[in-house]
Amino acid sequence: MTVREGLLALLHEGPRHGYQLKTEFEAATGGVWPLNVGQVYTTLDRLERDGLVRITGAGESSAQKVYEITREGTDELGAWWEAVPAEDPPPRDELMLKVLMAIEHGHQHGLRVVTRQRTELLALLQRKRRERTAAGDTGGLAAELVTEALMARAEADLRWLDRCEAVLVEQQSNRTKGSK
Amino acid sequence: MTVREGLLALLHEGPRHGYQLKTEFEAATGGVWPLNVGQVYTTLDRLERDGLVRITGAGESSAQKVYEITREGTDELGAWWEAVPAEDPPPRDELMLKVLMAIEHGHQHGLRVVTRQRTELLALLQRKRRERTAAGDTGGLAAELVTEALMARAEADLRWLDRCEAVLVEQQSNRTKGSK
DNA sequence: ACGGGCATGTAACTGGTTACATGATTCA
DNA sequence: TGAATCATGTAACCAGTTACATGCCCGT
Repeated sequence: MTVREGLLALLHEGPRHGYQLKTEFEAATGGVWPLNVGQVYTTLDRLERDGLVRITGAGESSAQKVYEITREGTDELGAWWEAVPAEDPPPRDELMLKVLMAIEHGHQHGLRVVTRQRTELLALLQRKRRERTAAGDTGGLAAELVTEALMARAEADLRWLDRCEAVLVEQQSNRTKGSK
Repeated sequence: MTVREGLLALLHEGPRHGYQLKTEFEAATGGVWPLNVGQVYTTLDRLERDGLVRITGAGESSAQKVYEITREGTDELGAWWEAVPAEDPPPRDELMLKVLMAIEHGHQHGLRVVTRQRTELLALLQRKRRERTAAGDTGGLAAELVTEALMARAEADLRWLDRCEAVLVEQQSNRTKGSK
């Protein structure tokens, strides 16, 4: 999802102005995508340039531009909803990449990177668990779903890290055997 | 992980030239990061500009520049290994973002996006399972670990999608009740 | 001789990020 | 009055992506 697509989706609900879009975008993404306001305006410029949104000159109080989605915008948005985002190549993930690199090219750092990553994930899991039992509704639906996604992911990643560690220790024992 | 960091890690194993780095980078990332060769060279330029690598003028056959990591390069690489990549804000994920947006702002598209995403993930899972039982070793360690990471993720994501669907149908029933 | 893979590069573009400048409105 | 928030914008930068141009070397 690009900012562009996100803004289109929001504008599909009705005319909005830039600042409003910023806050709604952040709410909609459950806080995982904090957005610099400036970017909203530049993106809106591009959208306007491409004819996907237009400014409704609806006699405004002051310097407040209101944008609405055009027919073409709706079409592009529709196409985006329909599209299935082709996992080829698969989405890159920082954790995965770094651990991969550490295992085969990290030398003495390999194990440390893995265990540190695990500690981090465990901490995150605990934090989220506490958050969820304590809060309940704070932050809205999106934020709640994000928390759940993050937790599910973290658990999967933890299992994977265990696997990686196993590979690492096997690697080391092989190296020791090989050098005897 | 940036290309920059990846290249540093590879160069830490010893001097390399650009083309070689490309292939090794792709192998190291288990194929999840296909790299345009050009980018290797531009990145090497920047690394050289920043003094993290240097060209070993070691009397070469022809137009083949060989790069080696410098002291500063090793330092930066070390710092990267030590760093724990601060999940704040959490890594953005296309699947998560799109589903989130679809649920709250997708109108009639919401359910379709979720189910389509699930079909896609199930297909991926099956494909990977087949790959793994059939292949065994093809593609190297990195590729194997990537497959496992992808499968673990996919399973987690599937569970999350179920949760999302539940939210969606609840949402709809509420809307129906509300409009009676 | 020529086609394919090895090898090096450049130019242009895209999307995201930061930092900054400006002014209006609101409310304590 | 003065600070916070709302609101709009610009400039510069960074990293990644694509497309392209060039030439060498090796095997058929």
